[in-house]
Amino acid sequence: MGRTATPAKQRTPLTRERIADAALAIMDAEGLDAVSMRRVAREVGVEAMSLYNHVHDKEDLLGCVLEQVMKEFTYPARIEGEDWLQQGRALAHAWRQLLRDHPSALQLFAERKTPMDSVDGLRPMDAALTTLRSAGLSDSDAVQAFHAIGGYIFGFVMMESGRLFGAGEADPRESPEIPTGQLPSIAACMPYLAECDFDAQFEFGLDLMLEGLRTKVGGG
Amino acid sequence: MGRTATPAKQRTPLTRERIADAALAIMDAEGLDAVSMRRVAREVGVEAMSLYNHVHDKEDLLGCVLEQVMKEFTYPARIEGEDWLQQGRALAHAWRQLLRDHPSALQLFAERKTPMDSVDGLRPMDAALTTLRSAGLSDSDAVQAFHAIGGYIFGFVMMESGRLFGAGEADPRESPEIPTGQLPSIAACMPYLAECDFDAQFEFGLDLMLEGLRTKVGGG
DNA sequence: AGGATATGCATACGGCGTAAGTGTGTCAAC
DNA sequence: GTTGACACACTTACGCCGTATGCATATCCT
Repeated sequence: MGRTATPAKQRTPLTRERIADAALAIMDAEGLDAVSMRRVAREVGVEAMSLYNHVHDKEDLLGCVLEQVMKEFTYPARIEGEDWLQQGRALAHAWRQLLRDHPSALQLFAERKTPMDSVDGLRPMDAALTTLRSAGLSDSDAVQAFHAIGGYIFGFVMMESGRLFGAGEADPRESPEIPTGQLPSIAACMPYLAECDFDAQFEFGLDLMLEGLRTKVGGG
Repeated sequence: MGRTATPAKQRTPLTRERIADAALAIMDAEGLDAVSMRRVAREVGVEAMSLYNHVHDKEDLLGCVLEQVMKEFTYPARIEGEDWLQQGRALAHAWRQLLRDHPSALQLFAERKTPMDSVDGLRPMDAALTTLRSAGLSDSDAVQAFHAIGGYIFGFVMMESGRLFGAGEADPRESPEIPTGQLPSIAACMPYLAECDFDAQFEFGLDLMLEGLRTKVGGG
């Protein structure tokens, strides 16, 4: 036990966190499909099977990645005299930003079967509920509002990331693949589908939600 | 060549649609992960590579599956004297129902990179836009509302299917895995998170959207 | 010093998507 | 009827994947 002073690590012991960081980097850079045990192992300079000393299986690893993502959630500064409506808006923007910073996170959410069980992973959800309750909503209403607004945020980002419908086309003339003949409304709306301002649209829907919530709840 | 009267098919020629149906059946029964070229081939009584005579690759096959799902969209009956608000609600329910009938469809949406380009696949989207425009919304507003409400529907179903947060737990005492100590609001709301009535909550959020839309648009 | 434990490595299995090449059943024209 | 073309199904093979199993080594406790 003597010279355990400098003993520490030449091997740099390889932690869950180091693994999760590497996996997250791969996911952000090359997409979720590129995240394989072998690939992550290579990234941390190790053989694939060595990862299993730290994560139970791939599902577990992806859980760590998601947790890592959630840790990045940046809580909006609570401004003096700000009402809960502004707080809610800020929180919603923070969520959207997080999901856009990690475009594969949505796919990750969609693929996972186990929901989430770590403190770090759940803290942003707790923050949202806290804000809603501070607005005067009952616990039951807070949950309701959380599902409504949370659902909206996730769905909207899914939509704007182009995964739901081809709204991201640069220009109608460049996407003539779509047979507008039998789809009159799509044809008519095509210019707006093509060039829409997602920032404004996100705000639009969010307002619908928040304003509706305010009248329903009678807060101010 | 003579008796080509009854010649038709002993081989039953294997079409895109037969393949798509088989794949969809597998997906519904065993999840998206179970849908592999080999598995689908086995289902239609053929070798894996034979599928490539009908679909370009797996992405193409999954596109067919999604198209097949969209074909099942049941357009709500247009009731005499019904206002667009009721129509919109009915349409939203039809969407939610479709997504719940095929629980893996969301994952499929999330995984696909190419948006969708078939008439059948886009028709439900066209129906939604048509209803919104018939409510008096401008084409631009219709797109905006579509993104807002459509996003909400997808996100909410994602939420209720338990993929986002562990809201589907049967009973708080059976999910003590969640460390409520540092998550006060989650702890407080846990009973409602556990036993919430998703049908009512869907309606709640949908009303927020539709009512907000009505006041914003001045329709009635 | 010596044993326990933690950790990394090598090998192997079955499944995946699909590129490339090999039949074989169907039909048109002769 | 024979022949040639062609569409279609099959076979084989490659390099990925997740991970079970077994072994080697480095570290720590006594």
